[in-house]
Amino acid sequence: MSNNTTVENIILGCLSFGPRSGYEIKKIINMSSSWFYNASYGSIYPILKKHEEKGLVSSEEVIDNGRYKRLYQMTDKGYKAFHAWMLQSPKLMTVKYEMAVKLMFFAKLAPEQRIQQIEEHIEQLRLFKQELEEIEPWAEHEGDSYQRLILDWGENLYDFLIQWFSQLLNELQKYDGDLPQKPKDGQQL
Amino acid sequence: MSNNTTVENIILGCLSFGPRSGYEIKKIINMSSSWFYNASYGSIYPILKKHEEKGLVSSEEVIDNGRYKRLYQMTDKGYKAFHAWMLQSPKLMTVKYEMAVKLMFFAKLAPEQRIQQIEEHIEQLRLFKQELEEIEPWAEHEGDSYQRLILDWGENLYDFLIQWFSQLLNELQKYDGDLPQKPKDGQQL
DNA sequence: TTATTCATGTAATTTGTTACATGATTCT
DNA sequence: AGAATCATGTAACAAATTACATGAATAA
Repeated sequence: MSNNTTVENIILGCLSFGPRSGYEIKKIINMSSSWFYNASYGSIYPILKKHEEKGLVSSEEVIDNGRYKRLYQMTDKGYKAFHAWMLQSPKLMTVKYEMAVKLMFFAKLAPEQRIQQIEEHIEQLRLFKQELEEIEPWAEHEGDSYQRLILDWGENLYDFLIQWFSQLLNELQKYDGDLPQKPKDGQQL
Repeated sequence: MSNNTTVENIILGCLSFGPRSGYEIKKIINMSSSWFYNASYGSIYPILKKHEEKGLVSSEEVIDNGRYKRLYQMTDKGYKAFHAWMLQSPKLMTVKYEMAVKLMFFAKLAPEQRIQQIEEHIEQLRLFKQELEEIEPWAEHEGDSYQRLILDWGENLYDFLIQWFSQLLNELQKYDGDLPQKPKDGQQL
């Protein structure tokens, strides 16, 4: 039996707080990990079904405030699988960052285009950081101080990016949009 | 006609330095963007074929040192497409970071398990940063100071991550592996 | 002679999104 | 009455990886 994927484990993790419906799981993800591990309904519902087939979760139809929903609940087997995943050494981070790739080819742009691209990008980063800050802290359980951590991390990451690109912008502006060759330090005396 | 993807444009970008074979393009990517935008042969060869069908590149078979290879060369149309992409506002960064996700569910681990997970992760980050540092600066053209930028960025990013998790580790150790609830500052007096 | 590097490509599979399809309930 | 939210699900499509398949040239 192959291992569960990260998203499959996130869904189990959401259920570790108590029974939830697919719709509710989507909401939890939106309020926490969505900006770096997202899942659409097109993923969530099939995964829940698969989890049930494997015996990791069980489900029942309930009427909640006159509204039909299918509530999923973790089984012992599901909790064990989730907990085992938590203890595994995590996959390395993967990043897809188009702006960083473009830097490779920056020599192909005119100096003023370089400056403009970086300026626009910094603005983009600022906007995104604002959006992050507006995500309401997800509090499934009082006293669980770990749920905020992920949002804090995101904000710190974007601070880092804004700072890095601002510094690059400064350098570019100092030399009219054309970085000088950096001398290699060390290596040979 | 739909836009080219990022990887399709990276391949065009590699050809902007001169004619290259699929094998050589893979090498360039390995030495620069691989750790955040990778491409396997299973992507590269079909993309080159597609680019040729679209007229963005042309190819010829050559014998180089007694070795057969198919060299691809950018056409004017290809350069225009590449340059237009360079000027577009870049896609937002996406991050897949399993360790960050696990933080959401850290309450489910025992205090000593939390500390151990963070310690192991910091070690993992250090190792990866070392690998990054060992990538030989890719210098397709003398005097192109932008090609190094992407590696510098990576090293700075990993410094940030190591620092962030070290700080978290400190906090955890201070409280025997169990973070206290942070008081919400501001909001209400 | 044998392992490594150079070199190209296809097929199957995985993983996920987007768009579609449907419909009930609640808020304005 | 109509818009928004709650709620579930499928089908088509997209992007990319992994494994497979092949073979020549070179270095040890």
